[in-house]
Amino acid sequence: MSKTTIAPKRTKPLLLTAIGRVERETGLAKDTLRVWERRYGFPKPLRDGNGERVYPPEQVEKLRVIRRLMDGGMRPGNLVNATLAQLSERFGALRVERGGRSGEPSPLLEYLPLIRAREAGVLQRQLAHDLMRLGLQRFVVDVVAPLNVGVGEAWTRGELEVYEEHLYSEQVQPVLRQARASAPRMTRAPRLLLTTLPGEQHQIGLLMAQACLAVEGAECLSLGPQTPARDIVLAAKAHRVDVVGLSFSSAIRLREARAAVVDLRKRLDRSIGIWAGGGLWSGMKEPVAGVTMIASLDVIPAVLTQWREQHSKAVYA
Amino acid sequence: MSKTTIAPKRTKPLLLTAIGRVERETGLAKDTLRVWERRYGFPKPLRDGNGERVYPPEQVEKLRVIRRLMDGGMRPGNLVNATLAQLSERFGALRVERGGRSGEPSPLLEYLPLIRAREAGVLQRQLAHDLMRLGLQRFVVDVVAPLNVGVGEAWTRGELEVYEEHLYSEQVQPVLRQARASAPRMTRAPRLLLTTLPGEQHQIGLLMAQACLAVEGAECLSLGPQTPARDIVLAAKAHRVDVVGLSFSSAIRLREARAAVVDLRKRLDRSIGIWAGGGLWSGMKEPVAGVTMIASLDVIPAVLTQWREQHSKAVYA
DNA sequence: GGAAATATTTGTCCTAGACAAAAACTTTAG
DNA sequence: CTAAAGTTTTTGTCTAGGACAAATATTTCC
Repeated sequence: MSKTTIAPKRTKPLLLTAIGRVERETGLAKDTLRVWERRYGFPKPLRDGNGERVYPPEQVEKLRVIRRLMDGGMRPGNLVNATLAQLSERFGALRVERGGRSGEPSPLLEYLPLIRAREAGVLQRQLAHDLMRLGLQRFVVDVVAPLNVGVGEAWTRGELEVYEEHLYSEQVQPVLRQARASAPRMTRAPRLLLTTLPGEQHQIGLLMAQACLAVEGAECLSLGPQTPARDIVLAAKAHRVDVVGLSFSSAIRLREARAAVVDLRKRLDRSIGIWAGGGLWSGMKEPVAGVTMIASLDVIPAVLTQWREQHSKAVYA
Repeated sequence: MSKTTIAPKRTKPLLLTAIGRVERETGLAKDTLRVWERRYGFPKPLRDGNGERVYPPEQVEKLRVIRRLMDGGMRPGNLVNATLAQLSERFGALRVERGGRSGEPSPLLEYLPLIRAREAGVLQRQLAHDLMRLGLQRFVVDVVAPLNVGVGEAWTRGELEVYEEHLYSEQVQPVLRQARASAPRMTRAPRLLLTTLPGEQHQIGLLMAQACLAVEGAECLSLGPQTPARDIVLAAKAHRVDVVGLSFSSAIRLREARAAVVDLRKRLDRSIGIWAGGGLWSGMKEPVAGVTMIASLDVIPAVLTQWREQHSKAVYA
């Protein structure tokens, strides 16, 4: 029978989280959690009857925030021993660092509160209205493009949650789809397969990229995050795409990401392009041969133009 | 300087895979890989200069197949020491076990080869053709519904790859969407948020469910796999859904899945339903309070009907 | 045949040490 | 004052074998 007749279970109603679950909820590996505990003294989980770590919710929440800040380029050493309040301030630091761009374009100020207030209906109506008012061309250039960049940055600063990004993306896409359907397509646009490699959990980059690309008339097919290289290769062939687009947050180790991309480039038919995007590549020096690096959403239109040029050349040649 | 001047790197061109990468590619935890090696003698990775495990591609492939069979309910002990050829036979065993249903409905025989041949164009035309020929009602009942079930089962038997499911889903959805747009909506259908919990990587269940639900006119919003409970709660509120749909393959431990669902039920507003589907629940005895268990795709229509009844009641009450 | 008791299989967790890649900092040279 | 080169610190991932409880299979008993 069990060792303790009166089980110590009733004290708290299942609010404690085992290490495996914490790993999945925060994206921090078990090894990392243990080594932080050893080195920094945080997190400091309780222990259950079997001596196994059990994390109270505050610590999980703090871990989540830390993870978020690390996605913005910060390192854990300075973060783990700060209070939650201090951590919030750090988001501000991020804002100052990155927000150095000259005068914010207007649409962000107008739309961001709508997204944050989760006003899906109002948001969509506003978008549709601006589309009518400005016409497709100017709507895309003046509203959607800066909005994409702005939303991406807002997420980095901790001002938006993942689900809010989803909300935004869900509202923008149908507006664009409809607008595009009514306008005749001018130029050939590539067909893209979008996904992330295993280990990269962040979909936000994908959503943003998809919105940007839709603006430009490219056809996107998203497999969701974490597709193994093998499946990417198979899917790219099956769906007959022109380009495989991969998103990388800063959360992954640069070296490993490089290796993975190089590996994929080897396995994938040369006629299929690879576009690797995301914050990870901004500091990148030597590019990978045969792979287009996209350091920021801003440059997507340029990359597309380039693709069109090269591709039309190939057709006529 | 490095220990070996002439590095042993050139022998094979980067085809070897470190344990972390194998974990991500196969979905088998590092601990599991190590303990299998200790117990069963497989996998038996090579070692690099630092004594770290390096897996040759054949072993990774075999691990992938084993994982796949385990999703079908088999246990690793008997699988690890079989050859790849023998493992293939096991898929046949799975077929016999599960395929006990009486006479296969016809559409599967017709469509499956198309899916396997990756004939996206032909597939879509065939679907559109059958839609015209049969009308929406019969098309859904006679073609799409059995096809969904059949495709799901085919995957379990190892006859389809994940990307082929994606291909199928991509072709079916627009046909249905278009058909539905032209027909006036008869009854109120729920708005669903579809995802899997962290740890459950398999999207296939989601894709299948989405196709089934689309047939019935339900509005689906998929967040992709592995959404933390916290984000599910937030997203459900933000998108104002009626029901959160979760998919579970057999790959997860039943107990943990139960706990996770119970936890989610606690955190989520009671007015929002939870539907938990997937092979995991088929053997389930005691249901979770406040959660609808969906053991098979077949029953989705019934569940929807039930939802409609209950919901209309609630409105009039 | 079915329920209860026993046995086997299996995944996850534990500890604590090691090491290499990346980042930050310091020095040197132009 | 900038840029390259060298040094130190930070950080994540890997290693080993032992332990244990949950899940599943097998036997025993009625």
